Amino acid sequence: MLPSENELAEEYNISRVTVRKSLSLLEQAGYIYSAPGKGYFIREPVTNKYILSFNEMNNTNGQSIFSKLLEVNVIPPDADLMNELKLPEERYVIVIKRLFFSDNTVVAYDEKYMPYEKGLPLVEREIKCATFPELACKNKSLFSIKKSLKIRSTTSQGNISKLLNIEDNHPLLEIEQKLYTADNKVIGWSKTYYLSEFLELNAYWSFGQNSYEMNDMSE
Amino acid sequence: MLPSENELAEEYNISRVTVRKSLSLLEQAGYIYSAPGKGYFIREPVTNKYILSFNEMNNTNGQSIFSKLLEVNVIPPDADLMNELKLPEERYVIVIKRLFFSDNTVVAYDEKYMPYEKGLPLVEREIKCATFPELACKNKSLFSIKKSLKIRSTTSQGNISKLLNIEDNHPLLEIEQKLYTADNKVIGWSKTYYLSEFLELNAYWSFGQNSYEMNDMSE
DNA sequence: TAGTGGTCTAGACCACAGC
DNA sequence: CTGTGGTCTAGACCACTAG
Repeated sequence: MLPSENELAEEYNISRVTVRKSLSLLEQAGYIYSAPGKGYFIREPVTNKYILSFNEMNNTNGQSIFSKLLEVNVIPPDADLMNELKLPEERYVIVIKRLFFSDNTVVAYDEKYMPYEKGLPLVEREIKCATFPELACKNKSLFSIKKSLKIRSTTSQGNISKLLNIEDNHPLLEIEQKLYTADNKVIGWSKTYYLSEFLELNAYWSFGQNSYEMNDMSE
Repeated sequence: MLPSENELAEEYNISRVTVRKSLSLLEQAGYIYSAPGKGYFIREPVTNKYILSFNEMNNTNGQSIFSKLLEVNVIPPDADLMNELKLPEERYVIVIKRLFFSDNTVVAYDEKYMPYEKGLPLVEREIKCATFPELACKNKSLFSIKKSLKIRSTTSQGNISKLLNIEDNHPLLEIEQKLYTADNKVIGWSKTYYLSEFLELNAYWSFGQNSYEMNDMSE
């Protein structure tokens, strides 16, 4: 679909290396892709992938969040928890329950679960300020983990209403986080419930800053 | 912080071009960055940017959504709309209101606004199946637009409850979309309200597939 | 001034598509 | 078999940084 590297090099009187450099820039930006042995082809824009900003300990405006520990425990997991953490056997699990504050008002409630391992931090002041990856990765490199989010809308009921000091049926943004090692072992699971008026997530898409790489590239 | 290109080339007995290729791979993956005239430095992991999947006309499971037009109109904008669309003067605005169905049940309500331009589609069957960028970009290239999302949790009230055929106080995922041209002119604004049980957004983060590029790279 | 990364050249060999 | 992209080499010159 595009002229070959050699043709381009000849047409513009530049070396093939330079042509390749230019094409690779276009490829990185998502405009084209190469098929070895065939040639270069243009790529249709991907319109369903966005860059999402999210930081557990910062809201969208960048204000810091302070946390108050409600509970830290080591418990035997129930069936549900064993399933979420994909525990092969019945291993102990660390529970951390926290409230998040911004400007001295409650803005979120947070529950985290991690398979118990020696060396994981259980010291209050460490837990208070650490982000989820830091908590679960005491011995591992931050470079080697993966993380997934699920984002839902829900409403406050019963216990959560009380903890967040709001009426029932108040809208909440529920963010479920899962941490994985490089070999897909679950090392952490958490749910955070944000007051809807406190957290609004932002995402954006624009070409050339896109995540075209992670698409099946059917021709 | 890292050995220079020449040092690496000598150490491994490979050409400098090959060293540069390797380093550029690490740079693309977000592990290092280069400072011209100085050298290469390692980059701290960015943990607050995710890849979000979202498609107005598909839910997270990939099921297609069918839409039913409630209203298509050309109206003079009110103050709020002029502000959102950043209209310099009082230009007419296209309104499209739709209901989304999946498996014959209502799953979302959608409102879209676009500054009126000649050539924009106002034909029912075109509107029904088109995505937002397609609607607003009749004359422009999909390559040249930008798009931002805001994601909130809210609850159904009054009119929206009726349209969605649910009780008041039902949790909804509200997604606000804005479309821009390359020079930041607003060409579309929309709000979609999804039943919370229908839409759950997914995002993920893993190193090397990350969006490190779009960070201020303070040293 | 010496060293760094950024850019470019003119070759070479390979695995792979497609005829 | 020829042409494609993928990989690699051994040079060259430039702009920039830092002592």
